[in-house]
Amino acid sequence: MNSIRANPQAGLDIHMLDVQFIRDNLEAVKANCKNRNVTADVDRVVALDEQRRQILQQQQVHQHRQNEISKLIPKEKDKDKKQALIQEGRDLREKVAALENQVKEVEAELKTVLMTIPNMSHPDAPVGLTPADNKVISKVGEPKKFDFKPKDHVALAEALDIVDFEAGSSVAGQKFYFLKNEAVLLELALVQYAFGKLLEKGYTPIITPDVAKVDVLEGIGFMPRGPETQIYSLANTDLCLIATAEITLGGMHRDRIFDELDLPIKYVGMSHCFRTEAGAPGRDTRGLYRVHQFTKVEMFVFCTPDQSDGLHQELLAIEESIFQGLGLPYHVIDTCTGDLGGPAYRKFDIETWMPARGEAGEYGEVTSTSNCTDFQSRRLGIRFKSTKQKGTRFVHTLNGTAVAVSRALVAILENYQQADGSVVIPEALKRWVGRDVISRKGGISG
RNA sequence: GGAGGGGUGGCAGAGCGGCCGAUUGCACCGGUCUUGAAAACCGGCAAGGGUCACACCUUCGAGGGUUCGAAUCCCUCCCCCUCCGCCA
Repeated sequence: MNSIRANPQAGLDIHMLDVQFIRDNLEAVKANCKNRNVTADVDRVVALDEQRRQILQQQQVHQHRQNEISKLIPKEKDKDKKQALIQEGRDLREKVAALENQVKEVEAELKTVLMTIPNMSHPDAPVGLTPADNKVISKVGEPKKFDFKPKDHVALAEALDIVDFEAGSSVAGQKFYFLKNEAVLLELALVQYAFGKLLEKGYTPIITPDVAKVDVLEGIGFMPRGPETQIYSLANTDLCLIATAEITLGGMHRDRIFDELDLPIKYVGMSHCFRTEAGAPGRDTRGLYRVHQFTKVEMFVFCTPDQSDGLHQELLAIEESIFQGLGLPYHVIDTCTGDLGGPAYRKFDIETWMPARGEAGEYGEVTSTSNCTDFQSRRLGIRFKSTKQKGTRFVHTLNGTAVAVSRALVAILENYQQADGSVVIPEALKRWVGRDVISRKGGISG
């Protein structure tokens, strides 16, 4: 078909969900949009694709003739005939150019519509439209009973002088903060702890850039240009601050063709994460739970289609082992279709108990792991080649939080607090923090 | 920041207006030979679209231009390398 455009290298590829797949599974795609609470004009995709193919076909006919002519010309001895051929070639050039413009227009619209269509959903993902339909699939540990009224992490942190929210908002604005004293050590400890766990599992450690180009963001499934974007853009560049290392880790191998034998490729990467939190006004306004910047250790996997379900379970198991190691009670949620977000085929969240959240404690999200199947790889042009099969196929990508530091801090401070306002350091982190307890008098040098 | 040199198939590396989607080497796959292996020899081997299969179309960093025709010429941008300067 195509000219120029469907080449993944060109960065213009229009596959979000595979158009062919949409054509072949029209009803399923529509049903999926409904389940996901997404309004998308799926029929329009088919219509536009039809148009596009037609134009392309016409264009091909002309191109074919063009190629013929340019081969004939050097052989043609007769002057008049030669002139005639050259003239025909000129005409064809214009026709092809005109058709190409049409294709561009159609494809631009197609891409816009395609962008709104979410990934398909795992057959076992609970169907439902709101977070209320999320399903708790396992629960580990019991919420701790306190014989005093537990304070929230903000009160604890301020009294212990380990987080400075006021300075944060003064320097950078609301929802920014300074970590101080033991909170700094805790962040470093959490990072060390997470990397340690993942290294044991054979993941390759990475520290990624904290910025990425717009088309990488879009490839991963973020929409930096949207009105409700979560993404900070850097003025006068095509760069954005990343919202997660998923973006940079996923983008790391764009336009790459792997050998099947090299898969799966497993990374554990650290980055800072920046989120505007647009569309979440008034929610979780206090403290570290919802902030504009935090540090996160993220897992990311490239694999073959038949590996992805298994690896999704692996990522979840690792996340669980991390939070078990921290001694925090949690449950696991199988996210319902309506709450999946665009790229995910299935998503599990870990929510740990946060004793001071809500009225009398609530579970709060601390990790999230998604199987994005080929949704991201298709946009980023990440394929693999197998010796058994001709051609290439798109890899599957998965991501999962190892530790999102700010939220882990919330959980640790609130769960490990004592009646006197001091906080015990989780056993697993003591070797890096270098002390057992954070107490009010415990200055950093103490 | 200054001065040069480059970006071609998995890698290396030719080509510098039509005979080039691309010489060749390595790697890889299949075969012959061998008890087996190595070597040697023969054959295959970029991707995407399209087709039952062919045909056919597109792609030589990206975008634009010149031309009947561009990997090859012109413009813009990106990336990489070398030398000098500066710096955590």
